[in-house]
Amino acid sequence: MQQGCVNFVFMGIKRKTKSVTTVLNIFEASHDAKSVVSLITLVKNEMNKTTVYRILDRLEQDGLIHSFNGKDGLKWYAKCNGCTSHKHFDTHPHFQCTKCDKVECLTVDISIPNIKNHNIETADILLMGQCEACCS
Amino acid sequence: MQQGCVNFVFMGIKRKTKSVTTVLNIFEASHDAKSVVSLITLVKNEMNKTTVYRILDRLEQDGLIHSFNGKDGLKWYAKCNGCTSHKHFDTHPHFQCTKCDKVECLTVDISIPNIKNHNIETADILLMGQCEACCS
DNA sequence: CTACTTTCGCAACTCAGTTGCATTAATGAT
DNA sequence: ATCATTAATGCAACTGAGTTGCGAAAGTAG
Ligand SMILES: [Mn+2]
Ligand SMILES: [Mn+2]
Ligand SMILES: [Zn+2]
Ligand SMILES: [Zn+2]
Repeated sequence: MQQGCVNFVFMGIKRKTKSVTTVLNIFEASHDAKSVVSLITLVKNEMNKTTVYRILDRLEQDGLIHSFNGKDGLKWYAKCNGCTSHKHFDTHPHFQCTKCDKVECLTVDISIPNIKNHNIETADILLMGQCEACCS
Repeated sequence: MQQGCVNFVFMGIKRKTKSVTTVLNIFEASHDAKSVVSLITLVKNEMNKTTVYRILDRLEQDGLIHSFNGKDGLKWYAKCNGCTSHKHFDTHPHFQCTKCDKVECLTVDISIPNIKNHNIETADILLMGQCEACCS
């Protein structure tokens, strides 16, 4: 018979393992985005890097976190601020600090013009500059 | 005594080699962006992949081409349409087709709002959807 | 507790991009 | 045209992010 986790009734996470809890707690603790590389380092004593990649995949499938590419092309994940699994701002812009590399989800809305003869579906927008801490 | 190429008096390209000419001709032939991977395949009988990477680096230093990351995080290069080394639209958005993967430089201007307590310097914008050929 | 099946660890792999070094070739000077 | 200088190239080895296959471990329903 088909099994399912009480908390996550979607398609990704089916069992609430210790590793899943650890990763989720990290995203709850601060809403800043995290690169996969930094996450792997952060939990290297608790789980294997393959496990990290697989958990992030499943959490994203369930809409609990979302992913995007940082300025170097590396993959980042974040639990976005105002979004829930019910009301999800599909494409919000991100900001990456050029000094400290910190990445934030932005709640601003950037309007995309129509492009002649093109059907635009989504937009990946990464703003770069100095974050609050690095501004002063 | 310091040497310098007649055509490129910047800091990147100093000698107009056969390989440099080959790569430049590809960018002249069509203004669509090219991924490094596809360029390497395209010229694999004429030069080594290391040479491709190095030539692209130098051409970008000279402002003859520009680079950005495609939707998979891979590096793409293009000779932009309206830009010259004198008048360069530093940050224009790009479009990548989700069906055929083709990438185009866009000339539209997307206005970036101010972000409180942040100093925005540049924006990487990648629009995705169907290109003209794939729309119909 | 048991049986079922998801998840994990590990090792090996893929692939984009880089580096060091010996060799080749473009260029200015003669 | 030839030479000397040094930029540019080829090659092989490497790095680092991300993936895959498989046997072992651990959630969960009953
Ligand atoms: Mn976000
Ligand atoms: Mn462009
Ligand atoms: Zn910062
Ligand atoms: Zn297309």
